[in-house]
Parts: sequence; structure tokens; C-alpha cells
Amino acid sequence: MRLSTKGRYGLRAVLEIAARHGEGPVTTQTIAQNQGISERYLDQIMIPLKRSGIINSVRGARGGYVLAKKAEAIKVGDIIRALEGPIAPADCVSEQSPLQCRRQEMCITRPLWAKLRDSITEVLDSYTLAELAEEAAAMKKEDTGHYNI
Amino acid sequence: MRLSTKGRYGLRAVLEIAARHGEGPVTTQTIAQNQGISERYLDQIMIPLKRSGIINSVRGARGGYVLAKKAEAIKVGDIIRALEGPIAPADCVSEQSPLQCRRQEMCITRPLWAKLRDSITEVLDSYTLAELAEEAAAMKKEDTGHYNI
DNA sequence: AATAATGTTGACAAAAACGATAGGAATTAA
DNA sequence: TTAATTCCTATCGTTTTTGTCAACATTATT
Repeated sequence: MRLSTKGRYGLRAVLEIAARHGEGPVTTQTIAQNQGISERYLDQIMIPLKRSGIINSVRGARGGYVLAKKAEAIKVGDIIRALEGPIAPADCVSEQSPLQCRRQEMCITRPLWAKLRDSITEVLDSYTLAELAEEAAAMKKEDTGHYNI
Repeated sequence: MRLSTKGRYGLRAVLEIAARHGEGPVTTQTIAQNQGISERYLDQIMIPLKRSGIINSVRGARGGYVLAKKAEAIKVGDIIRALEGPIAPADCVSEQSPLQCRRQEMCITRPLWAKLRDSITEVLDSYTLAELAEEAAAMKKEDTGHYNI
């Protein structure tokens, strides 16, 4: 029951991009420095985020990353799914193509896992990037803006 | 966001013990056969379950495992915690001794992880073994009782 | 005494997570 | 056009997790 660093770093990265909206493309260097993440590792995280249509890249000098949609339209769940795959406490209740087990109509624990999955998605999909970025902006006024985890 | 086999197997094992209440101690052999789990692996799973006071062991011939308390008093969450550790989507919001990060009062994502943790525990602690075992008993009447995942 | 069961430890392999490195390819600014 | 900047991809190594197996000690029953 643990999120990997990929999902957590990814959310922070996108949050950083959202916070710098209006400054033009944000480089991985900027994100890595501000968030204390390895820049190379960050490179790998940005790829699936781009493929999922959450961010767009701008190549060349003065390039970087920008949000692909409005912050209001990006759910935290989208970011987690892009980086960690479909949400599934057990394979048999995966959001995408759940694994069929021999007697799932006889399985006692399956309904429990399904309820757990729904509960998780409900939380992750209830937060949009805009809501989180707003809080971030409020916090930044009081400090340097360096935040973690 | 995935439960390991330890937790899932463990729940099924305890469920099997609960279902065989009245038959005396249940051996790992019986459980392993019925659930299709490696007996050696099961050995390792039983240890933390015993340490957590969920089951008791009976050594020697005709020994095995029995529930340490009434099935009504055992929550699914207890079993998961015993086998997977404290519930924590991120270390900073662990149920037990959360890891302090430098500026947690400035962290934007932390409240989100905390809410996620609460949502997970709420589901896992809402199910008792008795409730699940009841369903299992009802199902067994209609079939051989071999169920998975 | 023999048997059947748990308790404990260690070793092991496979997979995933984590992070670093290197070398392009593409674009823009100068 | 050249050089700088940046994305992009692939690979590699380390560590941790996951899952399995085996050997031996301990205990209780028969």
C-alpha cells in the first residue's frame, strides 16, 4: 500500500510547472533543483506524463515543459495512473483489464479489494491540480517556496 | 498502490482457519493445499500473524493454528498491518512514526496522502473476519469451496 | 521411540524500484 | 550557420522487495 517515488516525484514536478504558469516552459533543471530530485531520473518521469497528455514539451533553447491542459482539468489520479499504471490493490480488480481468476464468482476477498480500489480512486480523482497549486501559491508568499514530499 | 501477496495470502489463510473453526488446529498443509499457496512461504506468513496476536499456534502432532480471538474482533486491517507494515501511501503519513521531512508544514501534497491513508484504513477496518467468513460459508454450500485471490 | 507439527534461520532467484550515465536528436538564439 | 540548450531514448548498476526452498531445532502426540 505504498506509492513509489515515481508517482510522488511526478506530482511534485507537475505542481511545479503549474506554479510557474506564465513564466514560459519550465526546464527539468529548474524542477530538479527546486524539488531536490535527480534531473536524469526526472527525465524518465516526464516521458509517460507527456504520453498521457498531461504535459507538453517545448524543445530547443529556452524550451522545457508546460501543462497540456488547464490545471482544473488535471486530476491527481491522472498523474498517478500515468506513472504507476492502473490503480489495483489486487490484479483481479484492476481498473484496466482485470486478471480473470478461475472462480472469481466464488472469491470472498474480491469485493473487498474492489471497494478498496474505488475508495482510492475516489480520493485521487477528487483533487485537481488547480486546487493543490492554489494552496501552494498561498504558502509561497510566506516562505521561499521550497517544499518536499 | 498494490497489496503484496503476503497480505492477500495471509488474509486467505486466516479466513481458512476461521472457516474450519471447530475442527481443531488447522495445519499449514491444509491451508496451502486448499489455497494453492506454497507451504514454505505460508510458514513465513504465519509468524507475523502470530506475533500480532491474530492467531495462536499449537505445536506438536495434531497441532496447527487457531484464531487467537473471536472472528468478530479481527479486522482485515489488522491482518494487512501485521503482514505489510503500517498503512502509508507515503512515509510522511505513516500510521506509525511518520518520517519527518524538512518542511512538512509547507508541503502541499501531504494532506492529500493523509486523506488517502485514512480512506484506505477506513475500508480495511470496516470489514471483520466474521463477516467475510459468513459469506465464505454461504458460498461453500454451493461448491467445493476452493476460491482464489 | 517414532511421528507430526511448528519455530527459526539462512540462502537464493526473480522482479521491481531507484537512480545514474551516455549519446543522440531537435530546436532556437546568437 | 553555429553553438547552446533541451528533450529523448536506451542502458546499466545497485538496492530493495518479493517469493521460494531447505535444513535443523523444538515440542507434543501416539
